[in-house]
Amino acid sequence: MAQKPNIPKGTRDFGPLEMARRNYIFSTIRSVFALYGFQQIETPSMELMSTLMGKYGEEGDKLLFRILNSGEKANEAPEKGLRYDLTVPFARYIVQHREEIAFPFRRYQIQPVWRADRPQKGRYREFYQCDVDVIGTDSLVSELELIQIVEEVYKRLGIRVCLHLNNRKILAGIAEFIGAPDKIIDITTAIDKLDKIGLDNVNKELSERGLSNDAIAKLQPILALQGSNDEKLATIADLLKANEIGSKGVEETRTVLDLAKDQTLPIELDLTLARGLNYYTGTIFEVKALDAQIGSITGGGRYDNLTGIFGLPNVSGVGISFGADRIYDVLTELNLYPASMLDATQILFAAFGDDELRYALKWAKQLREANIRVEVYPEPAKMKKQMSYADAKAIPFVAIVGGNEMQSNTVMLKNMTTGEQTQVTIEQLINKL
RNA sequence: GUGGUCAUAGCUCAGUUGGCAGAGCAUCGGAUUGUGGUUCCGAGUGUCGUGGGUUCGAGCCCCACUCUCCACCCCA
Repeated sequence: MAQKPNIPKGTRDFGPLEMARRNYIFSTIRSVFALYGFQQIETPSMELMSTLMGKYGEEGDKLLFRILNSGEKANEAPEKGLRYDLTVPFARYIVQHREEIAFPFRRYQIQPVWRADRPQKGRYREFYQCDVDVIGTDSLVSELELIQIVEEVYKRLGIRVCLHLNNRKILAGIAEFIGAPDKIIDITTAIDKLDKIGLDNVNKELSERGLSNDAIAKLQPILALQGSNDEKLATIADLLKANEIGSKGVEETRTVLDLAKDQTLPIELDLTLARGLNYYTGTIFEVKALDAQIGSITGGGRYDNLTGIFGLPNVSGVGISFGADRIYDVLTELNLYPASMLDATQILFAAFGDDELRYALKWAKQLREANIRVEVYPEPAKMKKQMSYADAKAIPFVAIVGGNEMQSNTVMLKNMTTGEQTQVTIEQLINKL
């Protein structure tokens, strides 16, 4: 008895329609990346555990897929694991290949990543990221370019988005300001939930995480910040003016906003934006679709010392990652796919007999040389069956070949939309298509 | 990792207090031997997620596992 086929939890098959749509997303993103001079690389699906561990925080380590060698037991520390994102393997790549790279290095990378998370909507165990990073410069022009890329990609895809911007140095400054510099991770993950769970619950969580009432009280004016980006920035600048790192963050953010002032993309300074990944040190951003509720569809930030752990200190980088699978879900939900995406067959040859089939194959060859997408029905089946096939695949034209057509060196061209048909020569056919 | 939820034909789903396994769509054949999408007629389809238990009898009740979806956690 055949076993019932299935695939592992949190993974998916992609059929022809899904692949056409996914390729549309990938090629849109790829072509924008190329406009800014980014070049593609790939890295292996698996990395050494020593490369992966400790880079994503405690939670991240738990979500790593481990690869066991044969005979290895699950409780032993495995040598290899599947990559969790593309940024850490990229940092490893940089350090390993530093002699071959001209800095600042601009690379993009479109590959799947794996997380042993519990799946739910918009959340998979295998999904694609489209990462674009500049490494080897601390110029905030790189931030601007990434913002421009975000704007252009979503303009081309037709998705309305808002970019949320913050800076880890501001968050660090806030932590120092309220007298709890060592609690920065606790503070950021708690305030990140502000719009989700509300102010009271955030304060409660901060308290549970060990912040003093005094510290929580000092945080309130920051949580309550309202107004335009400039107003928020002015307020936070004033609060943190005596704080060195906070003021640096404010200054960086001011510069980024100023550089980006001509962009049409809505940019919102969001001091509650934290982002979990521990390696960010400066600008952080996250992009949300305005017309769909699926969480963030793009995110990233600046990391000053990611390569340091691999032995190459003082190399600053900044990058973002487009979540292709979530973009797919947004495009599907909003029905934003262009009609011409499929590279569908333009014409099907339907033959009545074996001689007609050979005749059709000759015609098909010539049409393909004229760059027309052609299918020949591979057997002289009943006309009804051949027509049904064309219909099911939404092929717009059928060329019917019978004895009469062969004698006159023509085919009967049927327009499947209007139903009209005319007898045409090959020149006429090529012109029509 | 915690809590909940779901699983029946290729797909979407009905299925009575526990008593022969159902519908629509899709597929296939025919009405129509040179014409699809519309119409009419006919046909096939199931380890009822998997394994155990209760019962004379289980799609239905009980237990375990797997998968789906959802909320946490976290994240693209």
